[in-house]
Amino acid sequence: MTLSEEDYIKAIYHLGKGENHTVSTNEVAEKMETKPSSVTDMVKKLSEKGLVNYRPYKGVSLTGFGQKMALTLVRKHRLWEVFLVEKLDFSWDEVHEVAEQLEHIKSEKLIDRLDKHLGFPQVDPHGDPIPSKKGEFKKAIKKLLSEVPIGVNGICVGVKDSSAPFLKFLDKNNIALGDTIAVKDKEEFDGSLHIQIKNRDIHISQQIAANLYLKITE
Amino acid sequence: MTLSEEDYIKAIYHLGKGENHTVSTNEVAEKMETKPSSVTDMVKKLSEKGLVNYRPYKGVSLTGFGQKMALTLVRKHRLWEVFLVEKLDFSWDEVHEVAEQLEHIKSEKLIDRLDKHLGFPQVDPHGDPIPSKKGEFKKAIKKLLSEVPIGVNGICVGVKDSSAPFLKFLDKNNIALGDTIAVKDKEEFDGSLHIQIKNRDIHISQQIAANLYLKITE
DNA sequence: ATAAATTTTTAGACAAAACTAAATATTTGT
DNA sequence: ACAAATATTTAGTTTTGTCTAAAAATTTAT
Repeated sequence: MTLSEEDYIKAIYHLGKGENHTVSTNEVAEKMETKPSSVTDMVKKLSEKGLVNYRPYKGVSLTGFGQKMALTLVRKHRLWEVFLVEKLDFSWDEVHEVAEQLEHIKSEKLIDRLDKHLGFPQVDPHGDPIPSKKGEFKKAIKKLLSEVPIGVNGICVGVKDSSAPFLKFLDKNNIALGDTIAVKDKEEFDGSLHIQIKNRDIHISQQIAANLYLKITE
Repeated sequence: MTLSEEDYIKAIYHLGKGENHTVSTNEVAEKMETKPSSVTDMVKKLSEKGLVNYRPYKGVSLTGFGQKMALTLVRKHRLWEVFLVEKLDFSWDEVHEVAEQLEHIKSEKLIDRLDKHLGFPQVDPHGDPIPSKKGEFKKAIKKLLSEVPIGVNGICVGVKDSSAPFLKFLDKNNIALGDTIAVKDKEEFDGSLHIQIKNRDIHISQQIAANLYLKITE
């Protein structure tokens, strides 16, 4: 697999939402910032190699083999992201570009050892699950914190209300994107939540919880 | 800098022994396992980019800029080697190939952070010095353990006598290539040495010491 | 249902990095 | 010093991945 081939496989995988939908030439071109004609060329090549199913004018999807490949790439990408954040103190929003390069390094041993070194993490810094060596993983879903059941934890990935007062509140309470949040308890009375974040237990209103998105793995 | 360009720069650097000797097209071709004509092509390109000095039929050497580039690559390569050995438990002889890939990753921040994460190591697992960010470093030299002065430490990189009895001795005493050895004291009487290796203090004869190569940075 | 708009593919070209074969320099041996 | 041997370069191709422009298929809108 060349670097370029790997990038196409990954793009097709992500466009297919991990569900292996058929995607169009144009979609791939846009994602990869290249021209549709280039995609046609590459997709033919990948088809010959047995990595994708391609029917002219009808779009492209991954074969079983292609999916396996894509999952390996996703695994590598996410493990490197964990490494960058956990070991090298990168922030959650600056890891993507570097991981994009690191994921192409070819060494099975390297990835196995990295996985071990990191303590076999289940999710990356964005809350997305890391496929196992065999390619198995649970899907991640995005939910409002107010919708998350007690006992579940996830990673803060976004806000619904991005007004200054709300962001200020988050800042004041030291809640940031990328933080892991665990739902400890819910008050029946007002729907307020007791959550754990960065080893602190705090109590937030239902209103706050209804404006924070968590990514959780089911 | 493309991947390929980087490989050429590194090859020219290593062939020049870090002293920036002029090297021939054929030498580069052999080192890179490519054809001399390919080298000519690339060397012209590198010359236009100001990375090498090239005179047809006369050979090629690095410019100041090219040297800077080469040292950055060497720095990256050796830092990754340390990472692989120290953090991922690779053995000293299996790191080269992977480091060869990792050295091409482009991110200054990554290397700075890696350096810090590793505790700013001075030498790689083979005892070769790691250039500083500015490209400064001390040269490494290979010496017989028996020739190393008291107080100096180095890395075991080879044996002079590779007979079975000698290797067996090393094995029994848990001395392996890649180990760091510090010379603690010398007996005037028989030239035997008190050395520290893997946090153990041991006493070895002059004969043993005269058959072990250490790499030390002066 | 058909014309217009859009998407996708084909054909032909280009740049990077390599190769082969032939031509040209340089070095070596007598 | 000159012929032979060796080293290096030049010229012309190849492969990979990209591009543009034109052609063909599909979808959409009336």
